[in-house]
Amino acid sequence: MAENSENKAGAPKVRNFIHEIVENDLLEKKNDGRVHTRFPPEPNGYLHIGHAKAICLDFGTAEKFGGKCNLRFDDTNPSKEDQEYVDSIQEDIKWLGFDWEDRLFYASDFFDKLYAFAVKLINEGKAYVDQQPADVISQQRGTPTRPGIESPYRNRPVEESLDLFAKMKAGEFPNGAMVLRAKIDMASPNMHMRDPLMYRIIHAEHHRTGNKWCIYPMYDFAHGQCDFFEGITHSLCTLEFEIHRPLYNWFIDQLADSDYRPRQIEFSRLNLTYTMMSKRKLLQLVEEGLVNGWDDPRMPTLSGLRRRGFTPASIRNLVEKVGITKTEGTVDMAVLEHAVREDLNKTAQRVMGVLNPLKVVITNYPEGEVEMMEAVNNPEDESMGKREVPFTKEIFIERDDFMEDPPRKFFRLAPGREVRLRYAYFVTCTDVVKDENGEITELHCTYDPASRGGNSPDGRKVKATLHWVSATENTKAEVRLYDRLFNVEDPSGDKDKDFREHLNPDSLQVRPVCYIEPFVDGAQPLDQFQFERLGYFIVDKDSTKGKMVFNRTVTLRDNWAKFSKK
RNA sequence: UGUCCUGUGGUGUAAUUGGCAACACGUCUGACUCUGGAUCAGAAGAGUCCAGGUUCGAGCCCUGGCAGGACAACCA
Repeated sequence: MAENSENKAGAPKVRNFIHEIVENDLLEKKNDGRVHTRFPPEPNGYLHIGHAKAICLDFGTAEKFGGKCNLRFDDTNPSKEDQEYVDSIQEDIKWLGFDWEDRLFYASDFFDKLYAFAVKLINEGKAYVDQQPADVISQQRGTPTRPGIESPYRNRPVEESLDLFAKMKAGEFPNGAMVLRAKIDMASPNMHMRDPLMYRIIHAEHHRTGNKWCIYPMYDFAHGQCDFFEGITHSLCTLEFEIHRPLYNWFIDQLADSDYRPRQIEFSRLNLTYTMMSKRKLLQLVEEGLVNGWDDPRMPTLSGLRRRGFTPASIRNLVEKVGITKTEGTVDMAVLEHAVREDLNKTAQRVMGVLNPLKVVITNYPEGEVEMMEAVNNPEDESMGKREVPFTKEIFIERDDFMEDPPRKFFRLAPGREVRLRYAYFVTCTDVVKDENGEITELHCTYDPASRGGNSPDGRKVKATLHWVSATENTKAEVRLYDRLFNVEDPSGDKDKDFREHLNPDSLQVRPVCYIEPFVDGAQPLDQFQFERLGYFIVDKDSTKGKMVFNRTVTLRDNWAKFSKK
């Protein structure tokens, strides 16, 4: 949480340059003191964490100034959009914790109005139907440093454009035969002002309007006007639309009959290390089976992050921490990881689980005995209470917690060494049992009955506390360990290397047989736990009655791992 | 040889009307601890892209450079 808290009740803590602009607009009494924003996704893919930044900003800004925020689907291209995406987007926004109430819109709600506006522009001689092929129009557009040239149809009579536009709408032409263009300035230094396309012909069924239309407005012709129709006061968007702003303003100037104008303000998108936010590339990963769907826990999609165990609070905190600016940068994944740990540390039920089991026989412990040991559910939150963990003669410990020939600074179990089994007993390793290959198959230990609960009455100290699970009283589970999807910080930063070449082959590691204490029996998908000393884990939807599946969200901070790597 | 935007520790941000650069993550110490977690204490690390100028004083103002990004889809 940031320090610069505000005086106003309920206001978000940190201000940014956009909030300053909004504040000034309010001071100047613009738009009758209204603040109205919108989040305008295209339903052509799943939302990712970059969108979360926009969502938090859009809804957050409205909330901060007592305004409203709409959800509007920019569904102007039926060939790429789908109801599946409309549904997932709504689910993800709600999950993040935001609510558009009754203000759900679609660009397609405004198709009639946009058509009427287009006709008006034709009538005023500000738009015309061009019938040149796409490549010719493209060539005539020039380059950023060279002006374009005018289409031979640019000055055709208004009536002719009107007639052709009506015929386009009536379906008399095939895809690509004609387009409607705004008549602005082919020599403009801004490419977007060189008679941009307003409408194109697409004979395709639209997920909402069905077959009513076969001409669809371009995003640039629809977006700004939709903001206008919805009464949006502040249109927040990412940097790449900065150069479109003059065009949006041009259209609105032709449309507006008062002082009201949506004000577009651009900010930089969120980038994270070791992943990428390109919808196109994410779609490619999904379609080529390089990940297991949009909600693969390695994906930066909100559905993937959710399945991985990242909480809404952690994502909102990340967005809060990185701030809103116009500078492009890349946020270290470690910031997100820190944010989840911070959240989960306070809320996650603790439990013991062994992912890489090594059997330990406690030779002086009675055969067949089951003792229930009392364990704390969350040391950060006493109200979460306590539970009992079954202890038996044979248990599993983590293979990494034993070394036959330990280096300095390795505090865990070793031959002859005594350690604590968490919430149970002190045990001392007496024997190392190996198979014919020299692999350690089990350990023999003795326990000190006086140390029950985890402390010795003689005040004897041990250097390490190990987690453990009874070899007989446990729940078997599959655990999926995840690592970064890519092994370079910027997988799409390489000009001459495809981003897929940077995929981390070890990003998913499946441990089919792990042992978890019985407490987790009956846990449902999305239930979260801390496996003590290992990390945070979440129940996956692949779990069945017979077999639980856990995903590792993140490891705990691990100083030993850091040290031993050196 | 255009237009627009951006340039502050490793990373992301902050710095009221110009006043000796702050916070978070990360890194490194140490304390404490029945999680090598958490917590607590502390450290290192930038003189603000460069060069001039205005000023008692500039990250903030002016001038000129340099660097990076965006824009040439009938995508959004």
